[in-house]
Amino acid sequence: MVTSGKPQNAPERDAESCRLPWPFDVYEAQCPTRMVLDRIADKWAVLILDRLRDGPVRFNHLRRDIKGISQKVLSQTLKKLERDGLLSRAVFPTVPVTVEYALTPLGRTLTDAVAAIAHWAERNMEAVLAAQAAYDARAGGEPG
Amino acid sequence: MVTSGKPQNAPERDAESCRLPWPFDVYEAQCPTRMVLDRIADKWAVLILDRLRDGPVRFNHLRRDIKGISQKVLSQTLKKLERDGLLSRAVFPTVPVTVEYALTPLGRTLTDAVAAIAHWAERNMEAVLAAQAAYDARAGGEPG
DNA sequence: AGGATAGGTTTCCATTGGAAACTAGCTTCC
DNA sequence: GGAAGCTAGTTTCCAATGGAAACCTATCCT
Repeated sequence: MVTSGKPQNAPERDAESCRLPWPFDVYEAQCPTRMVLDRIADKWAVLILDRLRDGPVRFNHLRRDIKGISQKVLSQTLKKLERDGLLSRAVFPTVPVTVEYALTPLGRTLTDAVAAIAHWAERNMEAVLAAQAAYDARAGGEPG
Repeated sequence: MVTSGKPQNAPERDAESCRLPWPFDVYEAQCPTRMVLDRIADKWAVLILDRLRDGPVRFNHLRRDIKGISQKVLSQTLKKLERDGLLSRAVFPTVPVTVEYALTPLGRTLTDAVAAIAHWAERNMEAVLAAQAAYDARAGGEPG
């Protein structure tokens, strides 16, 4: 079990040894920015963060809204986003217990960017579909 | 081999049957927007698209700039982004052959959003690191 | 007691990701 | 003339991840 919070495939020098004089650089392999980029540049994380923009949402509500997400992946993604300080988890001792997820102030600074990604897909879907069709037609039948 | 361009795990009604009266909705499971979101909300795709903002870049140049990406994943990601019409691939018959990747106009409409994601990680890295440390301290030693 | 609801965890298997080796055309070095 | 090196990939192999479905714990309702 790897509950200690550090991925076991990272070469030991993950977050600490990279705090060098230069500003953080996503293009560097071992830089912590990479871990964060890997977290937020993720289909499910994007949808979750976007969904939380209008206020706190409960676990099962998220699960129903974000169609197709599995409970496992939802809970995993929420846990990671919480650990990164992007969202907060509030347990209410109702019955049955209620758990609300909400954006933190830090999370709020990200949601515009994330929402832009999510909704770009909606706005430009037809263009992408057309491009795919064109590409497939070319790849399927054209010699040179 | 699944070179026909359609993922074999998709339930047949992938891109075509979803063009309904309602606008595309990323929250719907079988909607093509999901495929696109899956493509662009991806660590490597984000880095590639961001890297192409300043103009065309060659394959090996991308590989060296985006530290840690493997050739396989780079070529796969480039191929998918090309199919989606986000970038173009230009082969120059130099010697050795040169291949340049560049953003298409459609790709350009995405890069601001994508760059915002990539650089949010750089700007907010310290806050994320602090949040992780706090979370781990709590999870490691606090009873309830 | 049996079923529903809330919020997960566990199990299992297919898909994906990454490291490294290999391909292939052409050039320069020795 | 053959080895090495550049280009841009593909292939192979294995570990890690993702998703579907089952299971779990707790409390209320009937």
